[in-house]
Amino acid sequence: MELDERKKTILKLIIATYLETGEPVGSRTISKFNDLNLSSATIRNEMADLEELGYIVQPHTSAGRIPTDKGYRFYVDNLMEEKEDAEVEKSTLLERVDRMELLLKQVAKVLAYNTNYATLVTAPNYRKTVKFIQLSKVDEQTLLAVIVIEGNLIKNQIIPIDTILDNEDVLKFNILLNTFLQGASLEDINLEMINAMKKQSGEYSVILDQIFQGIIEAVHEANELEIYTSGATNILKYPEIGDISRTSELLEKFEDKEELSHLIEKKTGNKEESGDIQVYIGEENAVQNMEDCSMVTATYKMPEGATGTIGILGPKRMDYKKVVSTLKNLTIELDDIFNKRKGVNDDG
Amino acid sequence: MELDERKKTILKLIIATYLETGEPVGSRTISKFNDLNLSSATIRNEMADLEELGYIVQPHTSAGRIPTDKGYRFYVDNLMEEKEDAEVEKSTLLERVDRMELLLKQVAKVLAYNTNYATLVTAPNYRKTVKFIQLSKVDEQTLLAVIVIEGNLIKNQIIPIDTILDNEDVLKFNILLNTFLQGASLEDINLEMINAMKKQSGEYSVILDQIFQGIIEAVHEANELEIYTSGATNILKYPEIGDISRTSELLEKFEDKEELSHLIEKKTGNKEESGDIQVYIGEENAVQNMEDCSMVTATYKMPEGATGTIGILGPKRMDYKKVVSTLKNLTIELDDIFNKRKGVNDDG
DNA sequence: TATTAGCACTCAAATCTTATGAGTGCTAAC
DNA sequence: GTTAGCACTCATAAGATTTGAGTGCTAATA
Repeated sequence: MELDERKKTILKLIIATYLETGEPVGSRTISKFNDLNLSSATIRNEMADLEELGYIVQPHTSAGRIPTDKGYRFYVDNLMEEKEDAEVEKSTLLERVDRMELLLKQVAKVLAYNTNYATLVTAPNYRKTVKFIQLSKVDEQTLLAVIVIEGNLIKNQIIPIDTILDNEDVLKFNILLNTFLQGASLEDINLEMINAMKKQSGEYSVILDQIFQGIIEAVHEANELEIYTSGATNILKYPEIGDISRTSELLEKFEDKEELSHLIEKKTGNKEESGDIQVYIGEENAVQNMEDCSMVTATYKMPEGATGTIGILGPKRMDYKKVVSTLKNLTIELDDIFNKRKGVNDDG
Repeated sequence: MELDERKKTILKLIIATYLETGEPVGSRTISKFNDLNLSSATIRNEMADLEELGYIVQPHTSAGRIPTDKGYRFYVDNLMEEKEDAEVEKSTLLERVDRMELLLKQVAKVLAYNTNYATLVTAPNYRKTVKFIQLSKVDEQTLLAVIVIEGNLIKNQIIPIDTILDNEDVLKFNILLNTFLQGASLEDINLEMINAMKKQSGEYSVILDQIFQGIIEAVHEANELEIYTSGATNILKYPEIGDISRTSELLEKFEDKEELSHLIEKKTGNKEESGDIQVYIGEENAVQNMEDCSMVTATYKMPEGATGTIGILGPKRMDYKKVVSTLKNLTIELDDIFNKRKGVNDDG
C-alpha cells in the first residue's frame, strides 16, 4: 500500500517531532500543527493505519508513537529534505597536511567535533606502492628502516642485526633495496621478490635475511587496514542505549579496530560513488548491540578510483539531516584535497 | 590515640571483608571470624571507637561500616601485608622490544590486562639526545626528516620546500644537521644553535629555514611528555562511581593526555626510588571526579637516574595487594630491561 | 464519505504505604 | 571487660494509589 500525501506528511511530522523531543508523539501534538487542520481523532485514525503498515509503533498501549526502523528508513529515503546548499556552511574544516595518516586523523576529529557522535574514517583502499626505503645505522648492531609509501604513509622499523656493519654496507643495502622495491606495491613484496634479491646480493645473505624480516614486518603493518576513530566517548551520551553494560560493550567494540573493520567491510561493495551517503538504521547493522544505533557513512574517492569511507555511529534518533550534510561537506573537501589541491601526495 | 592490636585486627578484617564483598560490614560478620572469639556486641563497641577515630563510617544509621579514606590509608600503610615473594608469579610479562615507545605501550597494556583497571605509563624524564637525523628526498619539493632519539624514539616529519633540491644538497644538509645536532639534547635545540648553523651554511639559508622549521616541530613533538594509557573502558566497570555522566567525565579526563600529565606531575617530587609504590586514595587525588578513585603508581628508574611512572586508576575499593604486587613486578622487569638486558638502547 | 466530539479505557511513571531485615546503641547482668 | 537482650533506625523491596497522556471506538456532523 502506497502512502498518500497526508499519511506522508503525518509520518514526517511524527518522526521530525520525535527526533527533536525524544518522547513518543501523540495525536494531539500532531493535530496542533496548524497547516494540517485536522483533529486529533483524525490523526489517530491515520496513526493507526501507519502503525498497521509498520512505520510507527507504540512503546506501550497508552503512549504516543515512535518510528520503527522501517519508519526511519522511509524518512531518510523519501521524507527528509536535505539542507539547502545555501544553508550549509561551506567553511573549510580541514587544515592542509602532507601525510595521509594525519589528514585522516584530522577528518575523524573534525567530524566528531561537528556532529558529537563517534566517528570512524578508513584510509582509501589504494594500491600502496613504495616511494623509497631508507636504511640507516642506529648503532653498530642496529639498523633503522624507514619506508615511505605513496600518500606519505611512513613506517619505521628497528632491525637488530648480528653482524657489525660499516657505512659502506648500509649504502649498498640501501641501493639494493630501493632498486627492487621502489615503486613496488606492498602486496608484491613477498618471498619470490625477496629470493630474487637474495640471489643478486650474494655474500650478505645472512644479514639480508634479518633486514628482510624487518622490512616485511613494516610492510605488513603498513598494509593493514587503517581505521581512525574519534569521539568514542560520545557513545556514553546516547541515552537510548540505556544499560551501562551495553554501552560499555558498544564502546569496547568501537575501540577494537578488528571489529570496526568488519563493520565497515560489510558496508562496501555498494555503489561506491564519491559523495554517496549510506545510512544503516538499527537492525540493518547486523552487529550485536547496535540495534539501537544508526551508522551513516560517506564514500570519498581518490583520483585513481580508490575509495575510503568516513562515517559516524550514533543513536537511531539522530539528526540525519545535519549528519548527512556534514558528511557531504567533508567528503567534498576530501575529494578536493585528493583531486585538486594535492595536499596529500597521490600516485602522481 | 594509638590503635591497640585488637582494634587493628578488627579494622583489618572490616576492610578486607569490604574489599571482597563491597557491602558494608556488620558486627556479626566480624564476630564470626573464629580466631577472634568476640561477640558482636563487643565488636560493636570497638567499631564505635573506630568510627569515632575516623577510620570507618556508616553509610546510614542502620548499616554496617565501610572504610573512610583514612581507613584505607591506614590499611595500605600498616595492615596490608603484601603477597609473599613466593606467591607472586614472576613470569616474564614483557616481550623485548627495541623502541621505548613500543615498550611502554606494551607495559600499559600488560598492566591493564593483569589488573583490569585503567592504566597509565609515562616515559622516563631522561635527557633526550639526538642519535642522528636522516634527511631524505621524498620528491622534488618534499623532504622527509627522520630524527632518532636515545631510546629509539623516532619522529618523522615531512618538510615541504620551495626550491628544487638534488641529492648533493640533501647530502650536504644531512652532514650539516648531524654535525651540529648529533648528541645534542632536545632542549638545546633552540634559536641560538640554529643561528649558528645558519651562519655556517651560507647560501642555503632560505631552504634551511624551512628545514629547521620542520626539525623544530619534530623536536617539539618528541619533547612532549609521553603518556601511554590502556584499559580506559575499565572505568565503566567501577560501580561505585555510579552516575553515568560522572563516569563519562572521568573517562574523558582519562583520555585527555593534558589532564593526565597534571595528575602525574603532582605525584612526582616524592622519594623517587625505583620500585617505590605510591598510593593516592580518594580525596588525596585532589582532582575533580576522582574522589571515589584510588591511584597506585610505581616509579621505575633508568641507569642515569631518570625515572618514569607506571600506574593504575581504579575504584577506592580495589585489591591493593594485588595491584601493588603487579606494579612491583612490572617495575622490576622494566628496571631489568633498562639496566641489564639493554632491551632498549640507553645512553651507552 | 470523511471528519470530529465525546467518552471509557489503558498503562507508565510518580508518589505513598507498608513490610522486612540487617544492623546499631544502650543497658543491665555476668 | 564482655555479653545477652531489646528497642530503635533506615535502606530496600513490594504493593497500592494517583495522575495524566494517550488511545480506540461510537455516534453525530458537514
